[in-house]
Amino acid sequence: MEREQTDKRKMRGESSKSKIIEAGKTLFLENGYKDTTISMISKQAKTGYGTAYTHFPGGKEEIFFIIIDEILKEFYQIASVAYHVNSKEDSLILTRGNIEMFLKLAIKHQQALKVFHEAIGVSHIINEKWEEFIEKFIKRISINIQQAMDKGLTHHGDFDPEVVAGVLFYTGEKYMWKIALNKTDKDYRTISESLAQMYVNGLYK
Amino acid sequence: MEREQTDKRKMRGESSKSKIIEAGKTLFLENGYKDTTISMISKQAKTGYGTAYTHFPGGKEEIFFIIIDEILKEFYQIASVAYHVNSKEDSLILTRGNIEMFLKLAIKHQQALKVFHEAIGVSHIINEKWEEFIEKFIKRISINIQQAMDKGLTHHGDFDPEVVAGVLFYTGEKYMWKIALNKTDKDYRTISESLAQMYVNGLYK
DNA sequence: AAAAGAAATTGACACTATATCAACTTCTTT
DNA sequence: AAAGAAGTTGATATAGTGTCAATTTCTTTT
Repeated sequence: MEREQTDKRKMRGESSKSKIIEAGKTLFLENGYKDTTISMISKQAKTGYGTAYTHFPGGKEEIFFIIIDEILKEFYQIASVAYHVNSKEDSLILTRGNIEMFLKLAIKHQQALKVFHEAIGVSHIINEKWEEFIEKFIKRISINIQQAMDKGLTHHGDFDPEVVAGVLFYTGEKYMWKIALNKTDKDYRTISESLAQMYVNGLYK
Repeated sequence: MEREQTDKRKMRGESSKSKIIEAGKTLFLENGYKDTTISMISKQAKTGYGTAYTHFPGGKEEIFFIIIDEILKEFYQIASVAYHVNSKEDSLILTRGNIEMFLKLAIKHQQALKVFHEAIGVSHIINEKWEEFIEKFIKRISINIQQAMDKGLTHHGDFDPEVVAGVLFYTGEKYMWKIALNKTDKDYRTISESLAQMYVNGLYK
């Protein structure tokens, strides 16, 4: 029969599921990735140990995956805005603005990113998720580079658009992690300014 | 008494130690970091399980640390060569050359770097070792940037030398890992050329 | 050269975490 | 109300780490 809304078993299942996710959110932020165990999550969620595995067969990885996904969506929005560049000056303003947005998000989600960083090192699946994310960004930047090249705005020479995009993204990424891990005391504006200038002067003539 | 050369106990100890390191070298390369266990190493080295811990109290981390240290020494040599830059053209040649050396080493030690990358994600101590390595490089590059700025060779604007150095190093680092992990099919020359041009055009006027 | 002591080896053990599963409870359908 | 499906549960198998008391091997002391 079709009574999706009122099937008590399904509802109980959903309830357990979200209790586990909520417990995960709390505990991962508190203790990091490695030091949070299924046993701790189950306890905090007040569900049995095995319940975590029936809802999340991938165990810890899968639970964390779902939690971090929410945060990554915010970052994706930066990459999803299309824009066109008509001059070097345009590019400087846009590039600097994008880096600033990116680093501001890093500050906002510092704690979560710290745990994410740990998880990337440990879990293959989480690592892949981040790689996909990077690829999307690199592709996005590469398009703009190609446009600038087509318009004759760039230096002459043998530029590989992906490597050029890498200069911007990978440096920005590294500073994102530095912010998350509290490994820099530089202001996000200092970083954005220097990086944007290097990128724009590097590419545009 | 002072007979360091002929103390049989010490010699036996040294022998065990190097048998364990040798076994580690083989097994880490074969199976990666996580999937190599102390138990496997001890077996291959034909020593008892506990022996590994008497010689390397830090366990797997310490064993791997010693193994990777040898390889890192080769990389350090690139950073240890001092040079002075007098023009943009100079800089392009030197920068490109250094990136090429760096990436060639990555190709040479591809397999070991792959395992190293895994270990960095898992082990705090190994990670710190890599961070120290990075810092040394960044400092080295920053000195040259400062020199170029003092000589009035660079663009005007608010450059943070460390961020500028980061543009060069972090992008290079990322491609080093890509090579190690077989995640790029770009030629090392393509990468060096594009990155060197971006860096030099970005910084020098 | 025998006894005492120091160095190195060893595998059993305690510990911790993961993933699985058979028994169980709760709810739905026949 | 019987059958069956969905979800829960903790005991269990498994696998790795790090520790330690017992043991062997070699050196120093008496």
